Amino acid sequence: MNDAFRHMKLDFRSSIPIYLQIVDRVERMITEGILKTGDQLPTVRELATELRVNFNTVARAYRILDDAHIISTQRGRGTYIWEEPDENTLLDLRRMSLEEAVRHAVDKLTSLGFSPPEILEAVQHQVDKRSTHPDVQDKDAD
Amino acid sequence: MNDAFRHMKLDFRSSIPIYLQIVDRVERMITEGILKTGDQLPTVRELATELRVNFNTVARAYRILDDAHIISTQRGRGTYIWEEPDENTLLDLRRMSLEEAVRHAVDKLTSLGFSPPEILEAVQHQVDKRSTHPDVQDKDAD
DNA sequence: TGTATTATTGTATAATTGTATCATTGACAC
DNA sequence: GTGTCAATGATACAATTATACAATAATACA
Repeated sequence: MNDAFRHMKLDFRSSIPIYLQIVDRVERMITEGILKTGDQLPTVRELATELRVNFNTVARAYRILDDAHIISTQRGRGTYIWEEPDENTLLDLRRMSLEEAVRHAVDKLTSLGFSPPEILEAVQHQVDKRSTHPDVQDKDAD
Repeated sequence: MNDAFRHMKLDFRSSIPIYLQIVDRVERMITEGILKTGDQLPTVRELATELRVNFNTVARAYRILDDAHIISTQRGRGTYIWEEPDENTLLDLRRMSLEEAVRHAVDKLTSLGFSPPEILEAVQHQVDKRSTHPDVQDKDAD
C-alpha cells in the first residue's frame, strides 16, 4: 500500500463522519499528485485495517469517489484512480464573487482558531502545490 | 459491560436529575481508577436497560461527559474514556483541518475560473484587512 | 489449455451505535 | 386553574459494524 495511506490519520471524535474524512484524504492525495491516473488504491480491507475501522466504512468512501468518477472500483479486482480525473466536475458549485468567497472562508477558519497569517501561509502552500503538480497524466507510473 | 455499572444504583426520588447522577457515577469511577483511558463504556441502550431508564437519558449524560472531554462518543462505534491525544497528533489534526478547508476553498474558486495567484491575492487582502482593523467584521458585505 | 477449487476483491443488507427532534410529564410560580 | 420549563420518553434517523454474498483472480491439476 502507498505509504501516504499509512500516515492517513483520522479523527474519530470529529463530527465529520469517517467515510467523508477518507473521501477528503483521497481527493487531496490526487490534488497533490501523490496518486496518479491508474494507480491502485489499497483494498477496502487493507485500508480499513490500517485505519482501524470496518471495511464497509472504507467501501462507503470508495463508493462516493466512484460515483464522482474519481476512482473506479471493480469487484474482485480492486480500486483504481479514474483514467481522467477532473476534480472540478465533482464539486457542486455555486456562483459567488471571489471577494465574498474568500471572506467566508477566512471567517470560518478564524472562527476555528486559525490566525490570518496561518491561513495565508496555508493558501500560499496550496497555490504552490498547484503550480508544482499541474494535471499529472502519467499513465505508466507503475 | 463492566460490572461496576451493574452496581450503579440510582435514586429516582432524588431531586438530582438522573442524567446528572449518571454523570457523577462515571466521573467517580474514573477518579477511583475503575475506568481507565480508552476503556469502552456500555452503550446507551445497554446502560439504559440496566438502570431502567430511557436510553436518551443515558445519552444526555454521555453528551455532557463528551462535551467535557471526559469521554468520547462515536456514532455507530460506541463510547470510550477520553484519550488525550499527544501533542504531535493534535498539531497534525489541526494542520490537516486547515489544509483541507483551504484546499476545498481553493478548489471551488479555481473551478469558478479564478487563478491561484488571483486567489492568493484576495486572501492577502482579507488578511491585511483583519490585521489593520481587527474588530471590524465587515457587516454589509453580504 | 481447460476447468475445478480456493482466495481475494467489492457489494448488499441487516443489526448496532449514538444523534436529533418532538411529545409527554410533573413540579412550581403566578 | 394554567403557564412555563426542565427532565424524561418515543420515534425517526445517520454512521458504523457484522455477516453473507457475488465477481474476479490465482492456483492446482488433468
